[in-house]
Amino acid sequence: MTVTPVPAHATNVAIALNAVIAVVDGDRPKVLCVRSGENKLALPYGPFDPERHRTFEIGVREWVERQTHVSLGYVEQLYTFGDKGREAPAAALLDGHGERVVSVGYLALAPGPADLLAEDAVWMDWYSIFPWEDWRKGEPKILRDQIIPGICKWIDGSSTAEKKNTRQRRANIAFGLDGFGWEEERTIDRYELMYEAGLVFEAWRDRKDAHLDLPAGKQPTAGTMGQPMISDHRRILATAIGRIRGKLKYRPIIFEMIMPTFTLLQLQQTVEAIVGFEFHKQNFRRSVEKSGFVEGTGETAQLQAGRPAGLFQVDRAGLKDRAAAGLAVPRLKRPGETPA
Amino acid sequence: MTVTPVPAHATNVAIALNAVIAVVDGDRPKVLCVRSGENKLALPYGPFDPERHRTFEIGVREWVERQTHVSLGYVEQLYTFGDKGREAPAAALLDGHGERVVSVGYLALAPGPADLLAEDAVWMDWYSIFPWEDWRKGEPKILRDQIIPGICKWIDGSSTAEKKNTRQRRANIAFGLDGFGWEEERTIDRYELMYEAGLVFEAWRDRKDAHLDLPAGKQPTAGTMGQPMISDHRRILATAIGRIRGKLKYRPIIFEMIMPTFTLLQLQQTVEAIVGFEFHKQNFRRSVEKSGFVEGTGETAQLQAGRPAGLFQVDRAGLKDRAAAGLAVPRLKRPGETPA
DNA sequence: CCTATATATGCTCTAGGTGAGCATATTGCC
DNA sequence: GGCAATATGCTCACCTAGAGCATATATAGG
Repeated sequence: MTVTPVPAHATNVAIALNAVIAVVDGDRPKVLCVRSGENKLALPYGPFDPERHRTFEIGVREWVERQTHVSLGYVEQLYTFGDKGREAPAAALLDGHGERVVSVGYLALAPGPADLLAEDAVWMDWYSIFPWEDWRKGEPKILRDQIIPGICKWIDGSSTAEKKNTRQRRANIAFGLDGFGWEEERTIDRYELMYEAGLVFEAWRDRKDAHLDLPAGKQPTAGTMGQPMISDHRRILATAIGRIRGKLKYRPIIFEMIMPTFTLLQLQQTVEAIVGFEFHKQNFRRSVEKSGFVEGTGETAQLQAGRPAGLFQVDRAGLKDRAAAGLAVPRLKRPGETPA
Repeated sequence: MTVTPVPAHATNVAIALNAVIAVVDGDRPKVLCVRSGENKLALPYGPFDPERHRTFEIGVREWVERQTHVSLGYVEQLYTFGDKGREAPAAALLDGHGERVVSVGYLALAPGPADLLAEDAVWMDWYSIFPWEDWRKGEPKILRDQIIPGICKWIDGSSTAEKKNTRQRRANIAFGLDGFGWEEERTIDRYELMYEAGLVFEAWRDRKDAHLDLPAGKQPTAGTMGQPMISDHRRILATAIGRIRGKLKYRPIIFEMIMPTFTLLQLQQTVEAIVGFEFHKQNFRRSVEKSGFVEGTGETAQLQAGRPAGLFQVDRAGLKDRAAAGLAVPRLKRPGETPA
């Protein structure tokens, strides 16, 4: 066996960099978007220029700043999306060459929405794009009323009993059906299932050889199942949300998303905004205090009514130290759930 | 602000696909390598051909099979490595064009080393490449005798007190010094620290403008600190090992690496081989049985001496169901450690 | 057969973490 | 003062994980 050299002709690939820039504004999780042609929603993205950028991260920082006037703090690589056809709908944005575009997605976190935005940039609420992901006020109606029925129909439409089983299992895991728990970090599984089932606008938009057997009048239109986005940007965003929700549990990234000084309720609401459900206040307080990540500043917040809350700040020493742990996030519990 | 189209001229980038194919053979974790020119060690890799490969994964499967005669089961994307200069040492393998090469790394797991290997392919023990990662027989001597002292020297060599602090903190976290615990999944942090400190061969090999102030005679030579690899392949491998070690805790991927039928001791030794330390037998058994991932086949294994062990197999139903959880992996405890 | 050795398996005890809820403390507002 | 709203303290039940003792069942050698 010989090691195959990387041939020079395998170079007609363009690399795009996509950024998911996430913040929490009060109790609303937001992501930085841009309005591209025809007012369509997109993640900020730009080309990777190997001449100018020593690393991907430098590239991302540079043009996000140029395009949106936001300068990034915490940044990590998300995933590299290279499937054929994924970029097709964005082809019009290319210079007309039908070349393959590979996207390297990046995730950035910031402590709050910046004010000085470029004109076409907007902060979008996550849950206007993924309405089924917000359980803070109980199970989202859209889930029970539209999505689950749609998924069930898709399951029933399987060609063989075996495929039906597979679909059922995937749905159970993704949506926490049939005794399985809702796992908030499975955002991408849910989106992909909905895409396959033809429940999101993008599925209909992208189909060419797709096997969506929905009657023409019943195709999802833009907006009914959350704001659609350009190309596969919504998939990238789903990946990012899942990543944040998952990572929260084992790394203290939440403190990249909060102001220098905060009350424990604000911290809790920030976490709740991200994971999409609420939890027990006293227990949250207990776990945060025990974590060693925060320390009280002697001061208290002057709020509206009620006893004033103590102000806290990140205990930088403790934080860097335990770069290990994350915050304890409980499980979402639905009404009649039996413990495993 | 306008969305910048991806320009067609940004295409002089080649994409290489790298694969880390990991198995456990008895109590030895192994990775599939190839011997490239001058007998140097490399991960199997090949070009991504946008004409032929609809997805990266298809590409990886295809040429790994062709190059090594191993067909992959479980596969996931690892990371995309795009730093300038990272591919320089492998430049000789390219067609002479000095173009930028971006590597998309993939991780594959299999239930045991395949027998039918192509001629230049070899199964390498992880710990011959990362000797400091194996704590199964206690703290690795190389760590206390060479690595920690080397790291300390590097810390002391900092130009400012602040930098010194930063280095000290990074070292504490990476190597679990000064009361911090050893976190087995931080393989990449450890490798990168050692690289920066000039403790691995690759650091010396790659340096051009590098600021390694080691006296010429004291530079690490190939092999003293584990087998070096081509290009940044050892970095990719470190990333992969960290990924497996971390993921083990929250997804049941261990069952991708074990034979269809096994004793609980074999399962335990498989996990121990991966995480690099041993744990309490009875507790491991308890947690596995409780997990619902396995079920006994009425049979027992006929072994050498001792009471015969019961044979188990993966409970496919239970596995798919709880696609959620992983196996409980305890923390490594060093002799005089105080609980947090 | 008996014993030593080796492994497997069962069980208990303790410490600590988590879920849930009651109780009390402070504030603004009427 | 009384009420509403929020913050904070505390307890109890349950579960899990770490550690170790005890017992069961095999092989090997006399």
